[in-house]
Amino acid sequence: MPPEIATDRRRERHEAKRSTIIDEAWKLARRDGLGAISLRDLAAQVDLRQPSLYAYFDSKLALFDAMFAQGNRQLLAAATALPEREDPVEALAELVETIIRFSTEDPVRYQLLFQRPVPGFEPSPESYAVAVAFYDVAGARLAAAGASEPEDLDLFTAIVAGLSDQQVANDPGGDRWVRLSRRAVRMYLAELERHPENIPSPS
Amino acid sequence: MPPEIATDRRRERHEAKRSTIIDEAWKLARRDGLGAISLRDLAAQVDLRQPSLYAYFDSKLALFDAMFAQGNRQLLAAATALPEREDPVEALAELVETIIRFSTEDPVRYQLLFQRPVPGFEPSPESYAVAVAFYDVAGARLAAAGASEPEDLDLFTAIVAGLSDQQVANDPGGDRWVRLSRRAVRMYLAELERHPENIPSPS
DNA sequence: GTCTATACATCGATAGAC
DNA sequence: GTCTATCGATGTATAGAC
Repeated sequence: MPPEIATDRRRERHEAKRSTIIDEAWKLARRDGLGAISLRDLAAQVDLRQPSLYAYFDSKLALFDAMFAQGNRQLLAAATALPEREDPVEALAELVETIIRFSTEDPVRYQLLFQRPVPGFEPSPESYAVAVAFYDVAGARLAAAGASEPEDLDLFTAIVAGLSDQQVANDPGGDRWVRLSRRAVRMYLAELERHPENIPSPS
Repeated sequence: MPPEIATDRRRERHEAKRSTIIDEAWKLARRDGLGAISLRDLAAQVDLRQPSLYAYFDSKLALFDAMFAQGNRQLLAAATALPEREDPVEALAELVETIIRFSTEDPVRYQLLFQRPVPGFEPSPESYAVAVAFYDVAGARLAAAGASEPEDLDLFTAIVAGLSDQQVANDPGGDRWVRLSRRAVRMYLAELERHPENIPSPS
Protein backbone atom coordinates (compact mmCIF):
# COMPACT_ATOMS: atom_id res chain seq x y z
CA MET A 1 0.00 0.00 0.00
CA PRO A 2 1.58 3.24 -1.12
CA PRO A 3 1.97 5.66 1.71
CA GLU A 4 0.16 8.48 -0.03
CA ILE A 5 -3.10 6.54 0.18
CA ALA A 6 -2.89 6.20 3.91
CA THR A 7 -2.02 9.87 3.99
CA ASP A 8 -5.02 10.71 1.87
CA ARG A 9 -7.30 8.70 4.09
CA ARG A 10 -5.94 10.41 7.12
CA ARG A 11 -6.40 13.83 5.60
CA GLU A 12 -9.89 12.85 4.62
CA ARG A 13 -10.73 11.88 8.17
CA HIS A 14 -9.16 15.06 9.37
CA GLU A 15 -11.29 17.17 7.06
CA ALA A 16 -14.40 15.25 7.99
CA LYS A 17 -13.84 15.80 11.69
CA ARG A 18 -13.06 19.44 11.07
CA SER A 19 -16.33 19.72 9.26
CA THR A 20 -18.34 18.20 12.09
CA ILE A 21 -16.63 20.55 14.52
CA ILE A 22 -17.82 23.48 12.46
CA ASP A 23 -21.33 22.06 12.34
CA GLU A 24 -21.41 21.68 16.10
CA ALA A 25 -20.05 25.19 16.51
CA TRP A 26 -23.03 26.50 14.53
CA LYS A 27 -25.39 24.54 16.74
CA LEU A 28 -23.86 25.99 19.86
CA ALA A 29 -23.92 29.47 18.37
CA ARG A 30 -27.61 29.14 17.56
CA ARG A 31 -28.30 27.96 21.07
CA ASP A 32 -26.20 30.38 23.11
CA GLY A 33 -25.15 33.12 20.73
CA LEU A 34 -21.99 33.55 18.72
CA GLY A 35 -19.94 35.15 21.42
CA ALA A 36 -20.89 32.50 23.94
CA ILE A 37 -19.24 29.60 22.16
CA SER A 38 -16.69 28.07 24.46
CA LEU A 39 -14.08 25.64 23.24
CA ARG A 40 -14.80 23.39 26.18
CA ASP A 41 -18.46 23.02 25.27
CA LEU A 42 -17.60 22.61 21.65
CA ALA A 43 -15.03 19.90 22.37
CA ALA A 44 -17.54 18.03 24.48
CA GLN A 45 -20.03 18.03 21.61
CA VAL A 46 -17.56 16.26 19.33
CA ASP A 47 -16.16 13.90 21.97
CA LEU A 48 -12.86 15.62 22.38
CA ARG A 49 -11.06 17.44 25.15
CA GLN A 50 -10.71 21.14 24.74
CA PRO A 51 -6.99 21.21 23.88
CA SER A 52 -7.52 18.67 21.10
CA LEU A 53 -9.43 21.24 19.11
CA TYR A 54 -6.11 22.91 18.46
CA ALA A 55 -5.27 20.02 16.16
CA TYR A 56 -7.99 21.40 13.88
CA PHE A 57 -7.93 25.12 14.45
CA ASP A 58 -5.05 27.36 15.38
CA SER A 59 -7.25 29.54 17.52
CA LYS A 60 -10.81 30.39 18.28
CA LEU A 61 -10.73 33.14 15.69
CA ALA A 62 -9.63 30.62 13.08
CA LEU A 63 -12.78 28.68 13.90
CA PHE A 64 -14.88 31.78 13.35
CA ASP A 65 -13.09 32.35 10.08
CA ALA A 66 -14.00 28.88 8.88
CA MET A 67 -17.61 29.50 9.86
CA PHE A 68 -17.57 32.83 8.08
CA ALA A 69 -16.25 31.23 4.90
CA GLN A 70 -18.80 28.45 5.05
CA GLY A 71 -21.66 30.88 5.51
CA ASN A 72 -20.53 32.92 2.56
CA ARG A 73 -20.21 29.82 0.40
CA GLN A 74 -23.81 28.99 1.26
CA LEU A 75 -24.95 32.46 0.34
CA LEU A 76 -23.03 32.35 -2.92
CA ALA A 77 -24.54 28.96 -3.70
CA ALA A 78 -28.05 30.24 -3.01
CA ALA A 79 -27.48 33.19 -5.31
CA THR A 80 -25.99 31.21 -8.17
CA ALA A 81 -28.71 28.58 -7.89
CA LEU A 82 -31.33 31.14 -8.88
CA PRO A 83 -32.81 30.52 -12.32
CA GLU A 84 -31.95 32.89 -15.13
CA ARG A 85 -34.69 35.41 -15.68
CA GLU A 86 -35.61 37.32 -18.78
CA ASP A 87 -37.07 40.14 -16.79
CA PRO A 88 -34.34 41.91 -14.84
CA VAL A 89 -36.91 43.24 -12.42
CA GLU A 90 -38.08 39.76 -11.60
CA ALA A 91 -34.49 38.64 -11.33
CA LEU A 92 -33.71 41.34 -8.86
CA ALA A 93 -36.78 40.74 -6.76
CA GLU A 94 -35.90 37.08 -6.58
CA LEU A 95 -32.41 37.88 -5.46
CA VAL A 96 -33.63 40.17 -2.72
CA GLU A 97 -36.09 37.62 -1.46
CA THR A 98 -33.36 35.02 -1.43
CA ILE A 99 -31.02 37.20 0.58
CA ILE A 100 -33.64 38.10 3.14
CA ARG A 101 -34.75 34.50 3.51
CA PHE A 102 -31.15 33.44 3.84
CA SER A 103 -30.68 36.01 6.57
CA THR A 104 -33.76 35.12 8.51
CA GLU A 105 -33.48 31.36 8.26
CA ASP A 106 -30.35 31.56 10.41
CA PRO A 107 -30.04 34.83 12.33
CA VAL A 108 -26.76 33.81 13.90
CA ARG A 109 -25.22 33.20 10.50
CA TYR A 110 -26.54 36.57 9.41
CA GLN A 111 -24.90 38.12 12.43
CA LEU A 112 -21.52 36.58 11.69
CA LEU A 113 -21.60 37.42 8.00
CA PHE A 114 -22.97 40.93 8.12
CA GLN A 115 -22.66 42.39 11.56
CA ARG A 116 -19.21 41.25 12.69
CA PRO A 117 -20.18 40.81 16.32
CA VAL A 118 -17.06 38.93 17.35
CA PRO A 119 -14.48 41.31 18.78
CA GLY A 120 -11.15 40.94 17.10
CA PHE A 121 -12.46 38.85 14.26
CA GLU A 122 -11.35 39.84 10.80
CA PRO A 123 -11.94 37.46 7.89
CA SER A 124 -8.87 36.01 6.27
CA PRO A 125 -8.25 36.97 2.64
CA GLU A 126 -9.42 33.51 1.55
CA SER A 127 -12.70 33.85 3.39
CA TYR A 128 -13.18 37.38 2.23
CA ALA A 129 -12.76 36.31 -1.38
CA VAL A 130 -15.88 34.18 -1.09
CA ALA A 131 -17.83 37.18 0.14
CA VAL A 132 -16.55 39.21 -2.79
CA ALA A 133 -17.65 36.53 -5.23
CA PHE A 134 -21.18 36.87 -3.93
CA TYR A 135 -21.16 40.62 -4.33
CA ASP A 136 -20.11 40.13 -7.95
CA VAL A 137 -23.11 37.91 -8.64
CA ALA A 138 -25.46 40.34 -6.96
CA GLY A 139 -23.86 43.26 -8.76
CA ALA A 140 -24.50 41.63 -12.12
CA ARG A 141 -28.22 41.32 -11.47
CA LEU A 142 -28.31 44.85 -10.23
CA ALA A 143 -26.58 46.15 -13.31
CA ALA A 144 -28.99 44.25 -15.52
CA ALA A 145 -31.82 46.02 -13.76
CA GLY A 146 -30.30 49.40 -14.47
CA ALA A 147 -28.29 50.22 -11.37
CA SER A 148 -24.79 51.24 -12.21
CA GLU A 149 -23.95 54.41 -10.33
CA PRO A 150 -22.21 53.75 -7.01
CA GLU A 151 -25.00 55.59 -5.25
CA ASP A 152 -27.52 53.26 -6.85
CA LEU A 153 -25.69 50.29 -5.43
CA ASP A 154 -25.39 51.86 -2.01
CA LEU A 155 -29.08 52.57 -1.91
CA PHE A 156 -29.80 49.00 -2.86
CA THR A 157 -27.56 47.48 -0.23
CA ALA A 158 -29.17 49.74 2.36
CA ILE A 159 -32.64 48.51 1.42
CA VAL A 160 -31.69 44.88 1.54
CA ALA A 161 -29.76 45.30 4.77
CA GLY A 162 -32.65 47.15 6.33
CA LEU A 163 -35.23 44.54 5.42
CA SER A 164 -33.00 41.73 6.65
CA ASP A 165 -32.10 43.56 9.80
CA GLN A 166 -35.65 44.37 10.76
CA GLN A 167 -36.82 40.88 9.95
CA VAL A 168 -34.13 39.25 12.03
CA ALA A 169 -34.37 41.67 14.92
CA ASN A 170 -38.10 42.18 15.21
CA ASP A 171 -39.85 39.21 13.70
CA PRO A 172 -37.52 36.23 13.81
CA GLY A 173 -39.09 33.22 12.21
CA GLY A 174 -41.82 35.33 10.64
CA ASP A 175 -42.08 37.04 7.29
CA ARG A 176 -43.24 40.54 8.16
CA TRP A 177 -40.40 42.19 6.24
CA VAL A 178 -39.81 39.35 3.82
CA ARG A 179 -43.24 40.11 2.41
CA LEU A 180 -42.11 43.63 1.65
CA SER A 181 -39.21 42.63 -0.57
CA ARG A 182 -41.10 42.81 -3.86
CA ARG A 183 -42.63 46.11 -2.97
CA ALA A 184 -39.20 47.38 -1.98
CA VAL A 185 -37.71 46.30 -5.28
CA ARG A 186 -40.49 48.01 -7.22
CA MET A 187 -39.95 51.11 -5.16
CA TYR A 188 -36.24 50.99 -5.81
CA LEU A 189 -36.57 50.45 -9.54
CA ALA A 190 -39.06 53.26 -9.82
CA GLU A 191 -36.49 55.49 -8.18
CA LEU A 192 -33.87 54.38 -10.71
CA GLU A 193 -36.19 55.42 -13.50
CA ARG A 194 -36.10 58.93 -12.18
CA HIS A 195 -32.37 58.87 -12.98
CA PRO A 196 -32.80 57.25 -16.37
CA GLU A 197 -29.27 57.60 -17.73
CA ASN A 198 -28.51 53.97 -17.12
CA ILE A 199 -31.69 52.08 -17.79
CA PRO A 200 -30.87 49.24 -20.18
CA SER A 201 -32.75 49.33 -23.45
CA PRO A 202 -35.46 46.67 -23.62
CA SER A 203 -34.44 43.63 -25.62
CA MET B 1 -29.60 72.38 59.34
CA PRO B 2 -32.61 70.21 58.67
CA PRO B 3 -31.65 66.67 57.93
CA GLU B 4 -33.47 66.52 54.64
CA ILE B 5 -31.05 69.04 53.15
CA ALA B 6 -28.07 66.92 53.98
CA THR B 7 -29.96 63.98 52.54
CA ASP B 8 -30.70 65.92 49.38
CA ARG B 9 -27.07 66.91 49.01
CA ARG B 10 -26.00 63.35 49.45
CA ARG B 11 -28.47 62.11 46.92
CA GLU B 12 -27.31 64.82 44.57
CA ARG B 13 -23.71 63.73 44.91
CA HIS B 14 -24.80 60.16 44.44
CA GLU B 15 -26.61 60.97 41.22
CA ALA B 16 -23.68 63.03 39.99
CA LYS B 17 -21.24 60.20 40.56
CA ARG B 18 -23.62 57.75 38.98
CA SER B 19 -23.73 60.01 35.98
CA THR B 20 -19.97 60.18 35.61
CA ILE B 21 -19.80 56.41 35.90
CA ILE B 22 -22.17 56.13 32.96
CA ASP B 23 -20.12 58.63 30.99
CA GLU B 24 -16.93 56.67 31.61
CA ALA B 25 -18.71 53.46 30.68
CA TRP B 26 -19.52 55.00 27.29
CA LYS B 27 -15.91 55.97 26.83
CA LEU B 28 -14.74 52.46 27.58
CA ALA B 29 -17.36 51.02 25.28
CA ARG B 30 -16.22 53.27 22.45
CA ARG B 31 -12.63 52.24 23.04
CA ASP B 32 -13.00 48.51 23.52
CA GLY B 33 -16.52 47.62 22.45
CA LEU B 34 -19.68 47.24 24.45
CA GLY B 35 -19.14 43.67 25.48
CA ALA B 36 -15.60 44.37 26.60
CA ILE B 37 -16.48 46.74 29.43
CA SER B 38 -15.09 45.36 32.62
CA LEU B 39 -16.14 46.64 36.00
CA ARG B 40 -12.53 46.70 37.09
CA ASP B 41 -11.55 49.05 34.29
CA LEU B 42 -14.63 51.13 34.80
CA ALA B 43 -14.02 51.49 38.52
CA ALA B 44 -10.44 52.54 37.89
CA GLN B 45 -11.63 55.29 35.54
CA VAL B 46 -13.77 56.84 38.26
CA ASP B 47 -11.29 56.35 41.10
CA LEU B 48 -13.13 53.56 42.76
CA ARG B 49 -12.50 49.94 43.49
CA GLN B 50 -14.52 47.50 41.53
CA PRO B 51 -16.86 46.40 44.35
CA SER B 52 -17.77 50.01 45.08
CA LEU B 53 -19.62 50.22 41.81
CA TYR B 54 -22.30 48.09 43.39
CA ALA B 55 -23.26 51.09 45.48
CA TYR B 56 -24.48 52.64 42.23
CA PHE B 57 -25.65 49.73 40.12
CA ASP B 58 -27.14 46.45 41.21
CA SER B 59 -25.41 44.61 38.42
CA LYS B 60 -23.62 45.07 35.15
CA LEU B 61 -26.89 44.68 33.29
CA ALA B 62 -28.34 47.51 35.35
CA LEU B 63 -25.48 49.65 34.09
CA PHE B 64 -26.32 48.73 30.50
CA ASP B 65 -29.93 49.55 31.19
CA ALA B 66 -28.99 53.02 32.39
CA MET B 67 -26.89 53.52 29.26
CA PHE B 68 -29.74 52.28 27.10
CA ALA B 69 -32.15 54.72 28.72
CA GLN B 70 -29.71 57.61 28.37
CA GLY B 71 -29.14 56.88 24.70
CA ASN B 72 -32.85 56.77 24.04
CA ARG B 73 -33.36 60.03 25.89
CA GLN B 74 -30.75 61.61 23.62
CA LEU B 75 -32.47 60.27 20.55
CA LEU B 76 -35.83 61.49 21.74
CA ALA B 77 -34.35 64.90 22.48
CA ALA B 78 -32.81 65.09 19.02
CA ALA B 79 -36.13 64.23 17.43
CA THR B 80 -38.22 66.66 19.47
CA ALA B 81 -35.67 69.43 18.92
CA LEU B 82 -36.39 69.38 15.20
CA PRO B 83 -38.23 72.50 14.00
CA GLU B 84 -41.81 72.20 12.93
CA ARG B 85 -42.12 71.98 9.17
CA GLU B 86 -45.01 72.93 6.95
CA ASP B 87 -43.99 70.43 4.34
CA PRO B 88 -44.40 66.90 5.69
CA VAL B 89 -41.91 65.64 3.13
CA GLU B 90 -39.27 68.02 4.37
CA ALA B 91 -40.16 67.10 7.93
CA LEU B 92 -39.69 63.43 7.23
CA ALA B 93 -36.41 63.89 5.39
CA GLU B 94 -35.11 65.90 8.29
CA LEU B 95 -36.10 63.20 10.73
CA VAL B 96 -34.37 60.51 8.72
CA GLU B 97 -31.20 62.51 8.44
CA THR B 98 -31.27 63.12 12.17
CA ILE B 99 -31.65 59.46 12.95
CA ILE B 100 -28.85 58.42 10.65
CA ARG B 101 -26.54 61.10 11.96
CA PHE B 102 -27.40 60.11 15.47
CA SER B 103 -26.55 56.52 14.63
CA THR B 104 -23.29 57.26 12.95
CA GLU B 105 -21.99 59.85 15.38
CA ASP B 106 -21.73 57.10 17.98
CA PRO B 107 -21.74 53.59 16.54
CA VAL B 108 -21.50 51.98 19.92
CA ARG B 109 -24.61 53.79 21.09
CA TYR B 110 -26.33 52.69 17.90
CA GLN B 111 -25.32 49.14 18.65
CA LEU B 112 -26.73 49.21 22.16
CA LEU B 113 -29.99 50.88 21.16
CA PHE B 114 -30.79 49.00 17.99
CA GLN B 115 -28.81 45.82 17.77
CA ARG B 116 -28.95 44.48 21.33
CA PRO B 117 -25.45 43.03 21.26
CA VAL B 118 -25.22 42.39 24.99
CA PRO B 119 -26.22 38.83 25.81
CA GLY B 120 -28.86 38.68 28.47
CA PHE B 121 -29.66 42.35 28.33
CA GLU B 122 -33.32 43.28 28.20
CA PRO B 123 -34.33 46.88 28.79
CA SER B 124 -36.33 47.55 31.90
CA PRO B 125 -39.90 48.82 31.38
CA GLU B 126 -38.77 52.31 32.40
CA SER B 127 -36.02 52.37 29.80
CA TYR B 128 -38.23 50.86 27.18
CA ALA B 129 -40.81 53.56 27.72
CA VAL B 130 -38.31 56.15 26.54
CA ALA B 131 -37.77 54.20 23.36
CA VAL B 132 -41.52 54.03 22.80
CA ALA B 133 -41.82 57.78 23.24
CA PHE B 134 -39.39 58.25 20.40
CA TYR B 135 -41.31 55.95 18.13
CA ASP B 136 -44.40 58.00 18.82
CA VAL B 137 -42.70 61.17 17.68
CA ALA B 138 -41.38 59.51 14.57
CA GLY B 139 -44.74 57.93 13.89
CA ALA B 140 -46.43 61.32 13.95
CA ARG B 141 -44.16 62.71 11.27
CA LEU B 142 -44.65 59.60 9.23
CA ALA B 143 -48.41 59.83 9.46
CA ALA B 144 -48.28 63.47 8.42
CA ALA B 145 -46.41 62.39 5.32
CA GLY B 146 -49.08 59.89 4.42
CA ALA B 147 -47.86 56.63 5.88
CA SER B 148 -50.47 54.94 7.95
CA GLU B 149 -50.70 51.32 6.93
CA PRO B 150 -48.58 49.03 9.10
CA GLU B 151 -46.73 47.91 5.99
CA ASP B 152 -45.89 51.51 5.21
CA LEU B 153 -44.33 51.91 8.62
CA ASP B 154 -42.41 48.65 8.31
CA LEU B 155 -41.01 49.69 4.98
CA PHE B 156 -39.93 52.98 6.44
CA THR B 157 -38.18 51.47 9.43
CA ALA B 158 -36.39 49.09 7.10
CA ILE B 159 -35.08 51.96 4.99
CA VAL B 160 -33.86 53.96 7.95
CA ALA B 161 -32.35 50.90 9.61
CA GLY B 162 -30.61 49.94 6.39
CA LEU B 163 -29.08 53.34 5.81
CA SER B 164 -27.90 53.55 9.39
CA ASP B 165 -26.60 50.04 9.39
CA GLN B 166 -24.61 50.42 6.20
CA GLN B 167 -23.25 53.76 7.27
CA VAL B 168 -22.09 52.47 10.64
CA ALA B 169 -20.75 49.20 9.33
CA ASN B 170 -19.07 50.26 6.11
CA ASP B 171 -18.22 53.93 6.32
CA PRO B 172 -17.90 54.88 9.97
CA GLY B 173 -17.18 58.55 10.33
CA GLY B 174 -18.14 59.22 6.73
CA ASP B 175 -21.40 60.17 5.09
CA ARG B 176 -21.70 57.78 2.18
CA TRP B 177 -25.17 56.64 3.21
CA VAL B 178 -26.13 59.76 5.10
CA ARG B 179 -26.04 61.56 1.77
CA LEU B 180 -28.64 59.14 0.46
CA SER B 181 -31.25 59.92 3.08
CA ARG B 182 -33.11 62.60 1.10
CA ARG B 183 -33.13 60.45 -1.98
CA ALA B 184 -34.40 57.53 0.06
CA VAL B 185 -37.19 59.62 1.51
CA ARG B 186 -38.23 60.81 -1.94
CA MET B 187 -38.17 57.24 -3.13
CA TYR B 188 -40.27 56.14 -0.20
CA LEU B 189 -42.84 58.88 -0.58
CA ALA B 190 -43.15 58.20 -4.28
CA GLU B 191 -43.94 54.63 -3.37
CA LEU B 192 -46.61 55.78 -0.93
CA GLU B 193 -48.23 57.74 -3.73
CA ARG B 194 -48.73 54.53 -5.60
CA HIS B 195 -50.98 53.46 -2.73
CA PRO B 196 -52.78 56.75 -2.47
CA GLU B 197 -55.55 55.82 -0.03
CA ASN B 198 -53.89 57.61 2.81
CA ILE B 199 -52.23 60.63 1.33
CA PRO B 200 -53.29 63.61 3.43
CA SER B 201 -55.17 66.25 1.53
CA PRO B 202 -53.04 69.35 0.90
CA SER B 203 -53.85 72.18 3.29
C1' DG C 1 -19.89 54.40 50.71
C1' DT C 2 -15.66 52.73 50.29
C1' DC C 3 -12.32 49.67 51.22
C1' DT C 4 -9.52 44.90 51.36
C1' DA C 5 -9.85 40.34 50.62
C1' DT C 6 -11.66 36.71 48.45
C1' DA C 7 -14.84 33.37 46.55
C1' DC C 8 -15.94 31.23 42.45
C1' DA C 9 -16.49 30.57 37.79
C1' DT C 10 -14.93 30.54 32.98
C1' DC C 11 -12.07 31.37 29.52
C1' DG C 12 -8.18 30.53 25.74
C1' DA C 13 -3.94 28.64 25.24
C1' DT C 14 0.37 25.83 26.16
C1' DA C 15 3.54 21.95 27.87
C1' DG C 16 4.63 17.50 27.62
C1' DA C 17 3.51 12.43 28.07
C1' DC C 18 1.71 8.78 25.31
C1' DG D 1 -3.86 13.36 17.49
C1' DT D 2 -5.34 13.02 21.84
C1' DC D 3 -4.76 13.23 26.43
C1' DT D 4 -3.91 15.29 31.49
C1' DA D 5 -2.50 19.03 33.90
C1' DT D 6 -1.95 23.61 34.37
C1' DC D 7 -0.98 28.46 33.47
C1' DG D 8 -2.45 33.08 33.56
C1' DA D 9 -5.93 36.18 32.96
C1' DT D 10 -10.49 37.97 33.43
C1' DG D 11 -14.93 38.20 34.90
C1' DT D 12 -18.94 39.21 38.43
C1' DA D 13 -20.28 39.26 42.88
C1' DT D 14 -20.09 38.98 48.11
C1' DA D 15 -18.36 39.38 53.12
C1' DG D 16 -17.07 42.18 56.49
C1' DA D 17 -14.09 45.92 58.50
C1' DC D 18 -13.94 50.87 58.79
